Amino acid sequence: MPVITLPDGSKREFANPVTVFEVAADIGAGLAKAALAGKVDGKEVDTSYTIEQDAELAIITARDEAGLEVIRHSCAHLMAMAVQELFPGAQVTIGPVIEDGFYYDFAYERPFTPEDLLKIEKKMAELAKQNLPVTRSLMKRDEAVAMFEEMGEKYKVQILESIPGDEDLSFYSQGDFIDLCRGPHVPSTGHIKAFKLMKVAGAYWRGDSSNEMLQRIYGTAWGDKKELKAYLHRLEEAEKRDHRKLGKQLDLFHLQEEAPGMVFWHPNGWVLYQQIEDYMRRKLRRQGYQEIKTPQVVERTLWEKSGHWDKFSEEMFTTHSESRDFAIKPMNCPCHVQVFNQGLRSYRDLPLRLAEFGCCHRNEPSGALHGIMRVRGFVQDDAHIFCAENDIQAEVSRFIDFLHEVYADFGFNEVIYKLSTRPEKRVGSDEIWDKAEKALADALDAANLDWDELPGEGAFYGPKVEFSLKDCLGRIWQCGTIQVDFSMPGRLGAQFVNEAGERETPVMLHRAILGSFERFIGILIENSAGALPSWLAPVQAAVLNITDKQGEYCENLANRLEELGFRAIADLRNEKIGFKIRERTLQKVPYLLVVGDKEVESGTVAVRTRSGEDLGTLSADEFIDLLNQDLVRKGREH
RNA sequence: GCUCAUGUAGCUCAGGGGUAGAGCACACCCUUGGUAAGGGUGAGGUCGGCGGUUCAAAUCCGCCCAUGAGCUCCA
Repeated sequence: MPVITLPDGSKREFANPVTVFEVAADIGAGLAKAALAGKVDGKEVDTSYTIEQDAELAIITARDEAGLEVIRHSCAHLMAMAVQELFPGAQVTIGPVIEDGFYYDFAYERPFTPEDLLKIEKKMAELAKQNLPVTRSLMKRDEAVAMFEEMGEKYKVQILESIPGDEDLSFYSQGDFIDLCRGPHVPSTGHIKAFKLMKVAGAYWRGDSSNEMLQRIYGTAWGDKKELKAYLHRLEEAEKRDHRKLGKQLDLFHLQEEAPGMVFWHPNGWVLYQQIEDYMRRKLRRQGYQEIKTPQVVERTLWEKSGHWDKFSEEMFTTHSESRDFAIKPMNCPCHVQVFNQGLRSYRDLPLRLAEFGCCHRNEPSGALHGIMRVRGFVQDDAHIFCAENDIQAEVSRFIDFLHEVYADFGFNEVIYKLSTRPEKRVGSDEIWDKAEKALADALDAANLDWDELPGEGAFYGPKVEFSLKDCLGRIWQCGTIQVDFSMPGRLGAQFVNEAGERETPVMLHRAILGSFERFIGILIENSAGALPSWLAPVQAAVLNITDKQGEYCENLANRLEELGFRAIADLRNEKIGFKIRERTLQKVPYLLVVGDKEVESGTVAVRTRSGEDLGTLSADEFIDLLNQDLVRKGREH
């Protein structure tokens, strides 16, 4: 006599064991139709699952996140079925749900083409229309291995063999298609109504680049056509914000074949870059950092001492002169240690914070490059803090506050924190790792932050915290980091004299807030859709005359603004005002100052924003106040 | 680095074995116009590079380079 408790607390009693579907039908015909799966005492099951005893039950439909996952997972199976019908000999491997969709990896004699994708999609629609029932069954492992072996599914056999334990495995089948799967799945293929195959790409078997490459097909699936449409629309919107596109449109930078992964900054982009650098420079100084500059090209021997040559020589650009080998620096830290090493340091000098806007080059694999987000030549807001072990926590706390202040100025309020702890291969004693990991964790806790631990993800030389930003489209970008380093100061002979008069090796903290300028600027562009806040905008105000008569007035005004330190231009071209407004709006100039005879006469400007808002007629001083308020606010909301 | 796709004028893109196209931008002329494109004329390209097939290649084939998507990687 199971008593079923529903999420609203209501109870239903049944005379006999019932399936999830039957309960749904008992509640209502509509729900029965919409039911995709159920959650029985917290466990997700198929609608065909039989409930024998009292239980809590939630019916899962396409409105639930869990329901969408079921649809996506079933859609992956549907795709695999379609592929095997269309391309005999294609072997199935894995097909998980991912954000907004799913993929399935196949092994096939040739790569799938975009035309194949269309065919597969059509076939999927047919199979969905047939509304094939999806059924679950259990099999012993040996039995399953034998079955897949007979089917020639070598990869499935490998997957089966790698599953530990000897309990029975569950399988789902629809028509002639069967796949190993935990489930749950939709009751029948007809529940898969809104999907689209997105792209094909190669993917290594088991994610290992030494394995063969499989064909991965990505798809998206939703509860209904409307949601699918909305998703595709979101993608289009994101595309409009692409920093590569906006970089070109706003004339900020370009890249070209002869310098892959290295940015040519144009005047507009360089203004933006310089604003950020100036801002960081002032902030760093206020935070007790001293700025330095170290060489771009350094002899190989130093990289050997630091340990980088061993691990990263492949990714370093090298050069040669008078029988000596050099490398273009891939990072600043070894050079910073050289600065630290000049003269005998006292504990009184610590913590010593050395900052550099150091330009580094790394020969990243060609496939890793992406616009200005992932490049080969980049500049970091890099700094190294030399301190005693006992200072770690205080320095990290101080850094976290600093970082929050900077992110808020750029308009980012959501930060994600991850602490990476000791990897298997590492240097330093366990005691010292304990201490450092605790220092980082305590600093995060002291700031009252929610953070995740990534066990084993730390660098070989020490643990680290990574700070990622969430942008307005919900995308996550890793920017800041602080890493404890027990290795390099010792390797490069850094020492200080402690209070007892003995020589001691300092700990080094590597840290950055923005990460690379290139990447950070890319993020800023995408987050703002190119409408950079006034303090960063390449041009803050454009003064537009209506006819030649106001030319001189406009020029004087633009000059005055420039003299006050604003970035203003006068647009005196022989064009209609509508044309100039359109053009400057597209260039995302924050303020357009329109000047006709009326304004000249009254010594004012008509102010229009790039969003089309009319701020009315202001005197020059009033406008200057307005702009100043904007600049003080930076990227903050208020 | 691996898989697939792409590369045509400054930009966005069409075309495609037989003398290279559009819109915007650019130059010149007309127009002095009050809040998102005024009009006319003109200039502009060895179709990413190198080879091959062909009477003939931007077009077909091969290699290379770059870009894009994904995989792997990211000190």
